[in-house]
Amino acid sequence: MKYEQKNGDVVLTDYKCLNIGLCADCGQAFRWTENEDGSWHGNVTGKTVDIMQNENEIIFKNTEKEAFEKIWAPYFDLDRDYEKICAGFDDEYLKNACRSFYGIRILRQEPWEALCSFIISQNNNIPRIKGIIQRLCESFGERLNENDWSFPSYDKIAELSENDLAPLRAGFRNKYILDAAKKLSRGEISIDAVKKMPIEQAREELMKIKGVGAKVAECTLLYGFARMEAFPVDVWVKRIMSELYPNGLPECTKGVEGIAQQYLFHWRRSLDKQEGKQK
DNA sequence: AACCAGGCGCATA
DNA sequence: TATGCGCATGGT
Repeated sequence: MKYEQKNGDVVLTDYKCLNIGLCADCGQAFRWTENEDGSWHGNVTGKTVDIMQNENEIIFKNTEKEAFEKIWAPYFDLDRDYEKICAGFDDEYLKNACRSFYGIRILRQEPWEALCSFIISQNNNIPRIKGIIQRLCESFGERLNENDWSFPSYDKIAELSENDLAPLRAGFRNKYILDAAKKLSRGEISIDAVKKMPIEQAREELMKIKGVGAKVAECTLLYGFARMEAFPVDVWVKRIMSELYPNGLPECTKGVEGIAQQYLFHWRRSLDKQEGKQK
């Protein structure tokens, strides 16, 4: 990986297996938006960015080198060799998924945002999840500029009531959001502690929160705690497992099940979309 | 206009 | 431990 400061931007060259648009819009994060010129707009830890991917370079607009190193490089998991990981998949379906969607990476999101987002995701569809999260940020996040809001802190949410959350139109999930925020805010559950736990224990800890079952816990561990061995099974992955892997995931995914999952998830959904278009 | 969505809690057996 | 139901809301 090579990058340099050019004017006010950071320009990244010599990278592999990194497609910003795919990372931003493959169902793991819900707050990125595409600009008209094809660049991607978002904010993490209060920093906004626009990212333009060209043929041989990726431009992080209006970004200092320090912010790139502290925020964006870790966020896009740039130190991990996805090329190597994908090459290790010696299974035809996985190879196919990795070829079709080359450049997907697991985003290292903030733990609370991942937790809260995937609580909202349950029995819900992606467009609506995005809408609810947008309203959550606009209602309770910090205003960063004219049209950007941060993801609200759990301390802020913990002060609210179910009534306050009603405008989000998250339905039965409101009480789950509140329970999660309160448990974190009171220190009943500690993000730093979960970071250090073995994964089995971390799962149990997260599942103490109302509305966090096996699936949401697994998503939180994968996207919020960068536990690549976490393997969320939603309706799509359930389909994949019964259709393609009735005897379980192939051995080659060991330790990076979550990465395999992300490719398979996106691939399987794309097949349904294609079919829908044809009639 | 039904069916379904990156599930979970709860009751029942 | 295992199964089944209801849930708020609205996208397709």
